[in-house]
Amino acid sequence: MPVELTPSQALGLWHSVTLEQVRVDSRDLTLRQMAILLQIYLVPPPHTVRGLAATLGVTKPVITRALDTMGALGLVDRVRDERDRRNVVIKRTVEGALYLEKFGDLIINQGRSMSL
Amino acid sequence: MPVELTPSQALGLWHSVTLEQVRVDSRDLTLRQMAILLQIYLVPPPHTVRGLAATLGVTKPVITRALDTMGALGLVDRVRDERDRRNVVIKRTVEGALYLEKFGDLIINQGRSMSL
DNA sequence: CGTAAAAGAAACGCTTGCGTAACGATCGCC
DNA sequence: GGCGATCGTTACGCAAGCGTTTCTTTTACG
Repeated sequence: MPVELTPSQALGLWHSVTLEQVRVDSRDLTLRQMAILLQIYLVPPPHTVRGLAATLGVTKPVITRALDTMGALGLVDRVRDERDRRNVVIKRTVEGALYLEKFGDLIINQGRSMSL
Repeated sequence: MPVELTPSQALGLWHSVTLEQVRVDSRDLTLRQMAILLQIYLVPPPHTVRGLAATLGVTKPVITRALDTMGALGLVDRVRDERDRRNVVIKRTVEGALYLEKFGDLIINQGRSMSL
């Protein structure tokens, strides 16, 4: 089932969600970091640095750095792939899942409290 | 009319929009910059540095710097308030309106092409 | 007046992210 | 076994953002 939005609703939703997220959470993830995080948690694993770089259309160091940062925040984890030890498999964490769950609730609530 | 979303739809929408925005646009606005931009364009003027700082819950230099950056990108403009020359009134620009219009289209299109 | 308050910008040192390029580790294959 | 290719990381110099503090201009008000 598609999500039908008017232009006013689309930008209004983004506005209220972004605003609330800025107000509530000091962790100021960049757009790229957010895209990586969502990709990891919404798309079936396994996820690799190379794969994420290709999906986002960015270079590998961008992914490495984002994983460094989000790893320090506990939002993701890295594990060496034992079957091909060149690879690193990116793992989800409980804290990351919780973070996105709260973020999803924020979107839903802001959407619900919109009046066109 | 409220926007009703399931958790899957909410995060899925954010995922696809964020991903596409990263892929398409090299201008990598931070979450705060995006919040400021949307506030300026979706809420009736006038907008001041102090007002935006209060709305976002951040300090004034954050707003000043964001306006510097987005001003250089042509997304916003600053004009001294002639009635109270301490104030600066933040003005919208054609380019900024165009930027958000395209972004709104992106949200709408990604929402439309979602299948739950 | 003249002085305190307010608004925005600028300065400071620091942290984080960027793109490019180089690097070690590991694999595949002859 | 050796050697080129692949994967992720690190190094480098640079740009941009941060919080705090200080400064400049302007207003308000006793």
